[in-house]
Amino acid sequence: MKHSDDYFRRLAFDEAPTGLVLTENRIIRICNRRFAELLGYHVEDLLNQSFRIFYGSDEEFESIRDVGLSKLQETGGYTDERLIRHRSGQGIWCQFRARTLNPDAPLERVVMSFAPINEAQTLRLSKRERQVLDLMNQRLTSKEIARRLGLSPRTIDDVRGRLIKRFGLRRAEDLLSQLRGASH
Amino acid sequence: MKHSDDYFRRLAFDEAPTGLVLTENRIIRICNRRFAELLGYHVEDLLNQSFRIFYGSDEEFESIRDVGLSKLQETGGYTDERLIRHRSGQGIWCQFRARTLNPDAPLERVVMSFAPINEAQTLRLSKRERQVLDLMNQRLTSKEIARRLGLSPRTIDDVRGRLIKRFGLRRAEDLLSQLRGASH
DNA sequence: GTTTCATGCCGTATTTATACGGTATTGATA
DNA sequence: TATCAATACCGTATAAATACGGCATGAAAC
Repeated sequence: MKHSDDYFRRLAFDEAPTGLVLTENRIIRICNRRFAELLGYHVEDLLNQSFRIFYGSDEEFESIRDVGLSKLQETGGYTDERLIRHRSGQGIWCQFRARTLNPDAPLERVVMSFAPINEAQTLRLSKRERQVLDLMNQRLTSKEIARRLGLSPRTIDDVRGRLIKRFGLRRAEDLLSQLRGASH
Repeated sequence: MKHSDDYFRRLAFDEAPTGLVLTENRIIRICNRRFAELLGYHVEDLLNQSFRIFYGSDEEFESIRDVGLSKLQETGGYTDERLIRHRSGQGIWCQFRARTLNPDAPLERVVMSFAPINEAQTLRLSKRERQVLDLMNQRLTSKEIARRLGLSPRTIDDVRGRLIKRFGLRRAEDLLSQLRGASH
């Protein structure tokens, strides 16, 4: 069976692993299932509702508006970690991302994504570990990586050793073959 | 001007702040602009292409398939940090999330999201900081928070003090008013 | 066969987050 | 006015990540 682009787009949007919502001047125009779930609603409950319903007071609703506004104007995007509250009262920490469709009128149309922060994540890499793995992925040796990062080759071996121990591998290379999400 | 749900859904999907892609047995059926951009392509280049094009060899393409497969079967979802490679050769670390539409045939239909990890993020909270802020958000005092977490009240004050210093605030409360993404 | 690379094990040092103690001050509130 | 909450500043202690050094081994490359 062959499906249309629209069919697949609708599927992808609704079943996306992150909460997605588009607002016009803080009014929800569309959101997906995951977003509604995160807050304890159904999608139909939220369409054409103001974001005001998520806040306890007008003041709170007003003051939150300006958080990240300048970033939206300058770069078109904004991201932080924030605490949303499920209808049941439970707090949920989310990686929050916003993108404005018009930086000159930042709140006119905004697409936001909310992804729960997974505390119990097995795979958590530090900045240094990501740097080293990136360069390992480019087939550089420890010595070359060290030069690039201005460190001792010994330190790169430390990072490799740490990864090997932490993830129970034989070679640091083995981690890369799990992490290459897309590469040529 | 009044627009249809489909219009808004299309806008939200295409302009989402995270890369989104739906695959059927690892064939791309739909993806958004951000996803194509992350890899250096245009959306039209990618439609109905196999994910194979992102990998250097058949072996790599095959071996990556099984990463997270069991998690997809068990829970319907999988997330990790992975390194994607832009067409230009630049490596980009992404927070990767996958959700299968059918856990019994995990790869039949999968929606994936790719969000670049922002190394230079100003706001980075530790697990403990998130726990304390969550409970502060519930109007608990340091003493009450300490009891909940099985810690000394003194330690909660430490966390508050750290946040105040790090973010240049007068009161730890001030951070919360910036982080309440949605609460009642 | 010698060099190179990755790994493994020995050590030291610094920084940061966490956790705790005491004490003092301010501001709200009972 | 007395109490409590939050803050500020003094201290100590541990654990983990980072960074570096030396040295030994095994495997692959030249």
